[in-house]
Amino acid sequence: MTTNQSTPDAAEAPATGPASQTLSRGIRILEVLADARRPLTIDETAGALGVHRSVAYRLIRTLEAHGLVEREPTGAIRLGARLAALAAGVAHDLQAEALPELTAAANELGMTCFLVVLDHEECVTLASVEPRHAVATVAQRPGTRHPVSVGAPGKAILTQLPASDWPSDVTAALAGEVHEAVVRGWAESQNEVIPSLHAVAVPLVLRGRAPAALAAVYLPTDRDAASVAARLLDSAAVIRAALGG
Amino acid sequence: MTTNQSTPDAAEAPATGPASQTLSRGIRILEVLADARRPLTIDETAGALGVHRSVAYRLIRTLEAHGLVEREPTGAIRLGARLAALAAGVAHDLQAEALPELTAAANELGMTCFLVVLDHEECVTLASVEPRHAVATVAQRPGTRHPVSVGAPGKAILTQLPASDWPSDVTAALAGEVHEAVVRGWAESQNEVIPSLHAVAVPLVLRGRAPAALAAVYLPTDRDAASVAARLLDSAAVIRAALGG
DNA sequence: ACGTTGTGTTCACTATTAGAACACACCTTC
DNA sequence: GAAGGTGTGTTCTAATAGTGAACACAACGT
Repeated sequence: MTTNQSTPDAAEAPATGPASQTLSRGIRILEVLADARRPLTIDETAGALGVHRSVAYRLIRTLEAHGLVEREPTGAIRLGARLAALAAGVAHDLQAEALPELTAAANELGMTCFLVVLDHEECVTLASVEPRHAVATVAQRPGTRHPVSVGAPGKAILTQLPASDWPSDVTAALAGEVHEAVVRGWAESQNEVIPSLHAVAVPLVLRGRAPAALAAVYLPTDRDAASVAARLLDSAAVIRAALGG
Repeated sequence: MTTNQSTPDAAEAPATGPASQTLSRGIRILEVLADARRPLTIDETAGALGVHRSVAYRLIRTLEAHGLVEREPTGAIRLGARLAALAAGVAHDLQAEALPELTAAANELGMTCFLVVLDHEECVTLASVEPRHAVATVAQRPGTRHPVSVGAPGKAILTQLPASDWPSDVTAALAGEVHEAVVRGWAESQNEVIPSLHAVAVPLVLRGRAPAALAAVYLPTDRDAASVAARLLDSAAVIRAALGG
């Protein structure tokens, strides 16, 4: 983690209005901490933000008071456990509806199934469940991110966006795949997010919510993609019905 | 969710020094949002914080720019998906080491096993895995919190704390149980965190980290607690060895 | 003993934030 | 269909809250 003095306070320029400098800096500390795979000193943190050490110090103390950051005996800081507790509240109603469905689908299909939502221009995995008779270890851990422009879940999500909202790295080939996905109602991918695995995803559109998708991953020779998609579509319909999509 | 004007800006008075007001208010928005089981309007949020609406507005805009908050078409706000991505960075090295062990233990024991860490005076579940042949649905979802003073994991964690750091609601009976847990190396509970379930937990002490515990839950008639504890102790030892406890 | 690298504290200055007032959009209600 | 309600988003000035330098102290290595 090298220092990046040039980073602006707001993550991206949101078109309108100024952002709160202090809050933005505090959040960036959390982002820096998540990127760094190890505890950071206050000096390192201050350097990464491009602020004076005493500024970082007070921000960190505040984060610590809220439990979002913890300190080692040496004084180094790391993300705090309460952040995980906060994150449990993200789309909890969607998770509550989706988890039983994911579990059922995973067991019936014998595949790892997961719930993905769109965040800005990235896919975030919110929940994933492995089948009872899992062969390999978990593929997509909750919290995993990757660009919308790769993988079956990304395509399923792009079907829900007007082309004007697509990220700039969408190729003509990808646009074609998305169009195909719109027509048949599901998307697939090979070796995109995870090497040597196939994936199938179906769109999950909910009223007043960011675009989402249900997905399943499986070994190439395993299974007919269309039947996997059919099973996922069933689950998606159930979730939609429950949440009034 | 009623408004609580009286809540101070810092979560708890941390003995020393002032906290950053703006950052603290921003975090409290996240906390309020996690508590409320539904999207909140800006007015509701401002009321809950006891600040002027325009203040809440700017804070929310900043949170939104960082993806920690999302907005409905109506303008109401809810927690954003990127919060889940951030939370994936919490103790990721511990989680990476613990997950395979939890999985192995869960399958061998036929029980849901989970990893719990101490946060202030509460236990937070960081990861949980169900056995392949799970009978019931998941007991402890990641992010779940409960007081240290209840449940087997809490006792296993209290064994790692000097009595002076114990919360005030520790009864004499509980102190006795903790002492017993210290002696034999593991703790148990019945119907405490989850009605009609037994739990076994072993302490997991790591260098420079908050106290943690590995735990398993099972039906009362199922199994000998000591053998469950022995299996968990094996996993704890492996994790300790990997992380240099 | 010295320099280095870290944390924690204090303080004067000013940039940042606070909060009121205003403009506008969208409902429902009468 | 006009009035009233409820909500978002914008602009403005005062002064509060934050900024960053300098200082004190502790731990560790050379």
